[in-house]
Amino acid sequence: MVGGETVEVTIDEVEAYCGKDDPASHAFRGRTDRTAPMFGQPGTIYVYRSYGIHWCVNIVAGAEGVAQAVLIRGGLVTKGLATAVARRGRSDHVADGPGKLSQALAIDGSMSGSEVGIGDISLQLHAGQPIPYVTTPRIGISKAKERPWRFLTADR
DNA sequence: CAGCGGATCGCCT
DNA sequence: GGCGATCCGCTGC
Repeated sequence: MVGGETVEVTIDEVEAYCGKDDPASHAFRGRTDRTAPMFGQPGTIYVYRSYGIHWCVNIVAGAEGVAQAVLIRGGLVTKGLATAVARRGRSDHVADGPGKLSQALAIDGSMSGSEVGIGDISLQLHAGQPIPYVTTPRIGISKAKERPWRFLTADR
């Protein structure tokens, strides 16, 4: 991990995962040690490892015990670009994917279960202006493919 | 207790 | 556009 100034991104792509009603959700089969943060209160961070290599970040959005969360899939770096580039090891494709965004923000599994805005290495969320967006099916899943629960900015 | 599939990425063609 | 890397949790034997 590479330290440095605060990195800020404007999120432009997310997906919704809806607990027990959603076969594609890690929480679908109930609570395990790994998925316990998904069942926490809103604002809880759930980080999982993907393909044995990457870290992916979710923010719990539903009530405690419900396990509804938002996967942060991509964003544009608006501050701390040099730090983000150093962490990524390249100057392009800095945060345009869930694993890439996590690496740019120096988020890893040790943050799973903590809460937004709390901790030495904290993840802050700020509301932005409403913007046009489109919905599509979610990416890379094999179950519940028909649900249009991927949300991304319209201007791309 | 072993096998397998995955909410991905980067490099090669 | 296609494929190999890489490892952990869950499922099934």
